[in-house]
Amino acid sequence: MDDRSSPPVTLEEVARRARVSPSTVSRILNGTARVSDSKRQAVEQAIADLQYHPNEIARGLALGHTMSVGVITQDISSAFYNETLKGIEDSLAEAGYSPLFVSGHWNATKEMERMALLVARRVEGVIVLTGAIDDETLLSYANRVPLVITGRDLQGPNVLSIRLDNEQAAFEATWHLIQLGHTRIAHIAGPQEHIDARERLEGYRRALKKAGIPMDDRLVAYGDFHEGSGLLALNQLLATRLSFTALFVANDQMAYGARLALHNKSIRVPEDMSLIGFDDLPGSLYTTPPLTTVRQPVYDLGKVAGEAMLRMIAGKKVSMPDLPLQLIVRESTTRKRG
Amino acid sequence: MDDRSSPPVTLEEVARRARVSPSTVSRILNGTARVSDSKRQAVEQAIADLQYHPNEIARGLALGHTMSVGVITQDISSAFYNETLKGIEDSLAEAGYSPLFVSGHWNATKEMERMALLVARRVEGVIVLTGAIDDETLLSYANRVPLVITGRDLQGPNVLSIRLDNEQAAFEATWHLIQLGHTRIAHIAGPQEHIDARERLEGYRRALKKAGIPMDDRLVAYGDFHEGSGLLALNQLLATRLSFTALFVANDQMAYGARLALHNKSIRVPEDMSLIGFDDLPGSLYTTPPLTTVRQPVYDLGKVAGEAMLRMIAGKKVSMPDLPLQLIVRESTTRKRG
DNA sequence: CTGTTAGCGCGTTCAG
DNA sequence: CTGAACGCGCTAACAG
Repeated sequence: MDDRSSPPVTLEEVARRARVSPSTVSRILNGTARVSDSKRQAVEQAIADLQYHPNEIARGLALGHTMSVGVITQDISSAFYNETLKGIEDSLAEAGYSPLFVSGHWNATKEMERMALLVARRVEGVIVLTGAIDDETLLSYANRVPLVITGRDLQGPNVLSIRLDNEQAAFEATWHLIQLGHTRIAHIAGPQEHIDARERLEGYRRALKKAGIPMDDRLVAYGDFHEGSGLLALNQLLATRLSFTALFVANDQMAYGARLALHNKSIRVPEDMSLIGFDDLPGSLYTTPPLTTVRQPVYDLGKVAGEAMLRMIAGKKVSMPDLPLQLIVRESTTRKRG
Repeated sequence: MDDRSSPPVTLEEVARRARVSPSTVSRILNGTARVSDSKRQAVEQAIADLQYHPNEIARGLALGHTMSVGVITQDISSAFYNETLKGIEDSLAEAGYSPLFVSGHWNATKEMERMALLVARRVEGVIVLTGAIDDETLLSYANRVPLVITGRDLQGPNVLSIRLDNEQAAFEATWHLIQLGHTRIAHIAGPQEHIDARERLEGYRRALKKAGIPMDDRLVAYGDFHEGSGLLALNQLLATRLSFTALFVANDQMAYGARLALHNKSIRVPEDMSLIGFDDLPGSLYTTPPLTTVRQPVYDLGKVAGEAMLRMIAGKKVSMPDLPLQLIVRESTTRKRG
């Protein structure tokens, strides 16, 4: 008795058992044509007896499609994009499509390999979540498969870029602090090679300008979007000995780090320091205190990306959807004291 | 000029362009046999000209394999399993395999559908991350494909269960609190239909028993492993008006909720209350204060699951690996005060 | 060394 | 209605 799994049942075996031709089995499976009740019964019986499951791969080969779309994410374990992956999975599932997730690990070379793998597996489209590949290469891939890409503005045939208005949202976040009476507002910015990070810094600048608050570059520190860098950046800010009563951080993860640094220095949030993040990660509702932040429509982003991809595959027109960012005011921000 | 992507180049087209037979192209692609340099050059030139990428799907059909393994996760956006997914991806990638991730959404019916989809796509094995499907059904699937399953103890041919010793780790966590001098220790348990949750409660009980501390059922509240339920559970515990100075929570997410509830009641951590979680999610290093918790080897779990699957596919023997849980002492626990 | 033939599992003509 | 024959893209066995 062998432990290994038995070889899959084929359509032909079903046909033999039901004493009909393979075509008849196929027709019943796909409802392609009318079949007499007697044969149908025999076939259904055989399918049940044999526990037959059609081979979707072979089916796809014959039909010329794979019912799958590739998704390049930088890190499948990223807290930020997980909800997006779910949105993609959900929208694709409705049309019988499956996502093929691969991680680029923030590495252009690796990302190219992954892209090649996806193309080799004949995915019908590729969704790129903030890739590291350069625009030109990406554009050339668009000749082979339709592309939906987030986090950058890429124009071209067979390509749809989905962007969110980070600048405006950062403006609103900063403006919120200003309206609470804060005038000394620091910023922990993200890595500047990242367009989102640049735009958030820009929104911060615009809000200060509109309020007539002079921009002080010493109140801007830089991080890499991870918690540790937020902690470090806050310590740098504190080391300048400049006073500030509010802090806008370019993403929630760095805000967590900054919040811990404040805690270590016994600076209270929000009493001594108002803190605002960006992203609204699931955990931000349960930080102490709950974090005021900008909600990114991460799930919808995935949903929309998946739906757009489906339309592109079907050869339909697609247009850039409007995905609003939203300021979520919780308890880490408060009116300036004294 | 059409916007759509052009149809993929086939091996046959390459052969025609290089004026050789398809087999020769195939041989060059796979290094199956020696080919004269002249033909090789011609073929390589044709491949470059046409930008040919072999169709892995068709290749798999001919070869009888798909180079893919299915992974059933309950929620692809779960903070807990993401690192595991990464571990699976990494180990599989080394052998040229790709994971096909699907979400079961904690729903047995949906999970069965997903399993069927994976089988239809002819994955060569399935890794089930804490599934909702019943044991019997799972065992029957093992006849078709090798299974690696976590979070439950299932014996059978073609099946490997990977379990972690939750009971022992929970014992150690509780014991740590006892050694710090705490005697009134509450517990927020997870959903009891979940074997991990039951084992953690059991470990808590054993530690109390060993220390000669009488078990008080009123000091045990129950949650659903999510943040909100942790917050609620803590409020319930407080409502009993029983005093306790330490709290062991069955997972980090509920610990976050409990921590917020404590903050809302101005109960300080760790001065007034020692808090310990379970899982060591990435965020636990940056809570205020950083959370003492039990580290689950989530990445290694995925790595090990992937490697075991590869061995099963190759028909080799596999054995249950030893994956230790580890208590990580940070700042949310401290010695009991006067 | 290399071309021809057959076949992977299934869908789809095309005749009956 | 239904079966035979052919093709999807590629590899393998078989002759040269």
